[in-house]
Amino acid sequence: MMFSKACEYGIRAAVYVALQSLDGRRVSVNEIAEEIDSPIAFTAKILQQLSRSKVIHSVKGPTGGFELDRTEMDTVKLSMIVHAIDGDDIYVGCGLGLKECNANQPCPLHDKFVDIRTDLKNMLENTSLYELATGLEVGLTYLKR
Amino acid sequence: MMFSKACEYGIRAAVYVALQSLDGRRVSVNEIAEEIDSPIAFTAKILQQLSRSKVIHSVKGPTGGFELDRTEMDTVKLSMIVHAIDGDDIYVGCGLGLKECNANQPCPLHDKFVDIRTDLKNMLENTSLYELATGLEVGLTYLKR
DNA sequence: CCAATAAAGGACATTTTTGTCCTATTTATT
DNA sequence: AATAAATAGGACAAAAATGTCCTTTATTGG
Ligand code: FES
Ligand code: FES
Repeated sequence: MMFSKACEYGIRAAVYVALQSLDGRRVSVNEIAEEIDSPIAFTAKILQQLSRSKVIHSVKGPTGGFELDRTEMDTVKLSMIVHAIDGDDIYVGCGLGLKECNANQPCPLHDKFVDIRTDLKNMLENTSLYELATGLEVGLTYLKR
Repeated sequence: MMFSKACEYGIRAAVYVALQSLDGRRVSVNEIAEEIDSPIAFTAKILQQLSRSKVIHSVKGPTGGFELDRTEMDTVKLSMIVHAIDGDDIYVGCGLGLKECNANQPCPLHDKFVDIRTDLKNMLENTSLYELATGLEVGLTYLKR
């Protein structure tokens, strides 16, 4: 509703990869799609994007799969995933669909919209995969239901 | 980026109707589409929806068009437009795409997401068409660019 | 080297959203 | 009553997002 389906799957997938990487487990597309309840082939495409944009790391061949090392879990923020998949609409777009958001010729909703967008942006930039994975680890949160 | 295109057009259209109604002018689909820079026929559909959901009032026949009386400009909030066009995803949907947002089995982003969604919801529920139209009236804001 | 395994990627299919066109209905004016 | 102007609405078209299938490439282990 705020992110595309692709982006939702991307975040869920990345969090799952982070979670399993905490245990040193490398995971396959099939396992990921199963665990986050997403369409396999579509999820594979998204994982490719995340891999290309260095959000997660991929390894080909037997024993291959997706992983993320511990330090990256702290540096990879949600904003990177959203940016990799949905682009920068969330950062530069006008809430009412004008060509671009421009404070000098604002749309009627600009001021109110920018406040919310700034909060969202800050949230995305300050939330790491590690933070999200730890909630899952202790069983407080869920990636499917 | 947060609302559908239909919803963006809907809000812009409704604000324009409100603005013109302040001068007692009833406006046609063609004028609206011209002034908010939107596709005519598509805008007509959206105006139908808004009319059906009582956000604006429509009058058929010669001298007909869309209008909104002064008291309605205060009571009609953005939330009504968004609800009429995009439904209640914004209210009940999970940010990571789980079936529904459920605080008892939250997704990893739930707490952070709910904060932002609540702000957005409040903003939509507290912003009237009158408020948006007045900014336009004095030339501070724009509906196209 | 060979076979098996897993991601990468291209081509295609389906669904949803966005957008167009044409006809029907309502109503003001003459 | 006839005409014309306007919205209502149905049917269709195009584009974008979502989703599938199959082939290629890299890598491991025997
Ligand atoms: S101009 Fe519309 S949100 Fe800034
Ligand atoms: S459960 Fe995901 S936002 Fe509430």
